[in-house]
Amino acid sequence: MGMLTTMAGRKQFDVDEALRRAMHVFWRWGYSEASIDRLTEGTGLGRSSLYGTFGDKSALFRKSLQLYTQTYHPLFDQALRGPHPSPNAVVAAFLRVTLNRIADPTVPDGCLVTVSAAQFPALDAEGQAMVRAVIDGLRAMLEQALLAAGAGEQEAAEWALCTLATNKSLAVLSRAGFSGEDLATVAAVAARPRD
Amino acid sequence: MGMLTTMAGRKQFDVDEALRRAMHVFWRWGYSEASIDRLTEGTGLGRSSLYGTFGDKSALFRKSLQLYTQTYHPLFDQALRGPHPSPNAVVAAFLRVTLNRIADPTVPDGCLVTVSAAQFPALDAEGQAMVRAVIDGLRAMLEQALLAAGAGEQEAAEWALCTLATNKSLAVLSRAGFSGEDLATVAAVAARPRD
DNA sequence: CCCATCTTGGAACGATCAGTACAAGACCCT
DNA sequence: AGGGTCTTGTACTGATCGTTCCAAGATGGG
Repeated sequence: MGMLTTMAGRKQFDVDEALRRAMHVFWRWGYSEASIDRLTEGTGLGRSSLYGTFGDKSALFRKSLQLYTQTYHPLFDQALRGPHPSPNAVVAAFLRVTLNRIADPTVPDGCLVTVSAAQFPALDAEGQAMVRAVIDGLRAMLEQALLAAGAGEQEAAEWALCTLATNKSLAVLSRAGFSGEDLATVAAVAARPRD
Repeated sequence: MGMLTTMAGRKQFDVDEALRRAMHVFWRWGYSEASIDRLTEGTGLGRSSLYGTFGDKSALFRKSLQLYTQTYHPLFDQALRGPHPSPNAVVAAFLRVTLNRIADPTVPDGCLVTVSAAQFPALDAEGQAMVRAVIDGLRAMLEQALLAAGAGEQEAAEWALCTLATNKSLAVLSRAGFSGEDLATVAAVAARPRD
């Protein structure tokens, strides 16, 4: 009884690709400046299709952020998986992924999470919670990888936090127009042995 | 003939204080979300007074950014002036000013420059140039102080960049709701001796 | 073939956006 | 006292905001 109908799928577009493009709009412009007009233009969808498929702007943002983590967390995960000879190697591998993403010319400057975090008051409660959750998730991934690489408990916590901080700073500096060379320097120094 | 009249100053408000409040609105909300309504509410001024005194929104933003540097650059300058026994002490002193500003409850989270940098595409050309100039200015101040504290040329350049990066990361993490303790940890690790 | 379902473009909604016009009132100078 | 200048609140502009509505077209099942 219709329950197993083939969903009558006659959408004129690829949902995943449209979401990917919407993600790029939020990424480039930030939540406030990502108007529905920019989103329709960026995705190629009409307003009806956009709303009908993804819901309102807040929901679309959350789905974009989810796609962002689905896209990049595996890369971070692979880089962190190791095995790494030292905690410094973990930091270096993590930041290498960040630098690669920033160097990707097919993608906006900075990082969707950082741009959203900087615009925190512009997000509704659900958006804020999700951004915060993504950041906390990255922090936990880092901490675990650092522990696995032989770092002490406190060291792991500290370095995870600082590596996360470096990640955020790379995004901001990238947005402000700093050169890839400068960004690489920041990453290299952050991954340098200390203590 | 009026040329030397006393300017007939009967403004109903303190221009400096109004600008300070406008700066806080941009600081808290970012350029996009700092609507004229929020600015009038935040300053207590009517639209006419706001436009008559400061010009349009872009000009008001630039004047707010100028006030920001006039307010905080002296603090950075004093902290950097030293004399410092080592480059690490320079970094520590600089970040202490940043932490103090973030800990100030009378002021929004993060940092106006960082929030603006993250929103770069939302700014017009003049705003972008000014943000970039402020950042470059801070970087130069840091580099000079590091040189004065005995750092080599390359070291000074590297550490200036990385300290600037830490400054930006503290602002982003603060905006995302990280605790003052976490921020202090980031600053402490950044100021730790290395190499 | 026909009806139910889904999708789509486009028009329209009220709200808010940045910015302006204007008249009324307050002040200074002569 | 009176005229010119400055300031201020209010109302208004056209544009854009996010969102909804609706009719027309496309599709698949019975």
